[in-house]
Amino acid sequence: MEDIIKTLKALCDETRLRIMKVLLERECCVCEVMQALDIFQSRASRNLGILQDAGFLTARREGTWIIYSIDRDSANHYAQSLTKMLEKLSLDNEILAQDKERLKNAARVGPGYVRNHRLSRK
Amino acid sequence: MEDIIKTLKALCDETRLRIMKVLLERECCVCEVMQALDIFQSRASRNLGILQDAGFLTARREGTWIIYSIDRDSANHYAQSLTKMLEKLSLDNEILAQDKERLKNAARVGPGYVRNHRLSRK
DNA sequence: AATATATATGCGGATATACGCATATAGTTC
DNA sequence: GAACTATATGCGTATATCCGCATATATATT
Repeated sequence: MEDIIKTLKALCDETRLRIMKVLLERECCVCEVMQALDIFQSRASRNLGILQDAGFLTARREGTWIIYSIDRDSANHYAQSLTKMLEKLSLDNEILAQDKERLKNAARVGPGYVRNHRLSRK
Repeated sequence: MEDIIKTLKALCDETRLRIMKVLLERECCVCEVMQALDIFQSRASRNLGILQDAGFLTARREGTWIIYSIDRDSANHYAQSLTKMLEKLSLDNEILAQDKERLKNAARVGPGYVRNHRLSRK
């Protein structure tokens, strides 16, 4: 029962649902996710980690970046079912539409550096 | 997006998953649910309410009791999908097995009164 | 090796969630 | 209508969750 609770908990959050919808469009590195959702780096990283830990995502390193993508062959059956359910979700939602729009311009090495590190240096 | 979040949040809780598994066995009044899960009345009632509000359950009055049951024709598609997913969950879990066992002896007007009101009167 | 960059994580604070207790509410029975 | 009973709910508390800030870690580049 722990498994399914963990799986559901991973998904019942707006940020993570948005991430899932973005990754269903295409795989992304962390900085692309933060650009698409317009959020801070730590938030993107942490929520990607939660989704990965629950079995929704896989990650691979590619140079400097860590590329996250939907894990279609996840050992977690619940995650697979839920992912399929999400795919059917229509994009009538305003927030998701904006994410998708920003995703088009998102690229590796984006303004992410600015949004996190630069700011903290003042 | 609010809908799906609400739906998922309703399900990602151990108590409510247990309730769902019990109601998949058979419809129950509140006091039967509290007997099956061995929990207090307020907890049973509140979580049944959350599941109903999310579209998993329907309730009807029958005499003194309110009978809750799985809403197979829910307007909430996510709830329907998730319910079907839950049905496939095997009962290898210890807690769920105990609930199911207690459910056999559960009946309307059970020890529920004792567990809540009597106790508070000391 | 030193610097730079992309990602991960410890921490504190704000908010949300779940529970038990007590009580309110609504329907039943006499 | 008074007493009884099944269910719902206000409230306080304990715990969990989420975020941003700051920093740590790991890889790349020179």
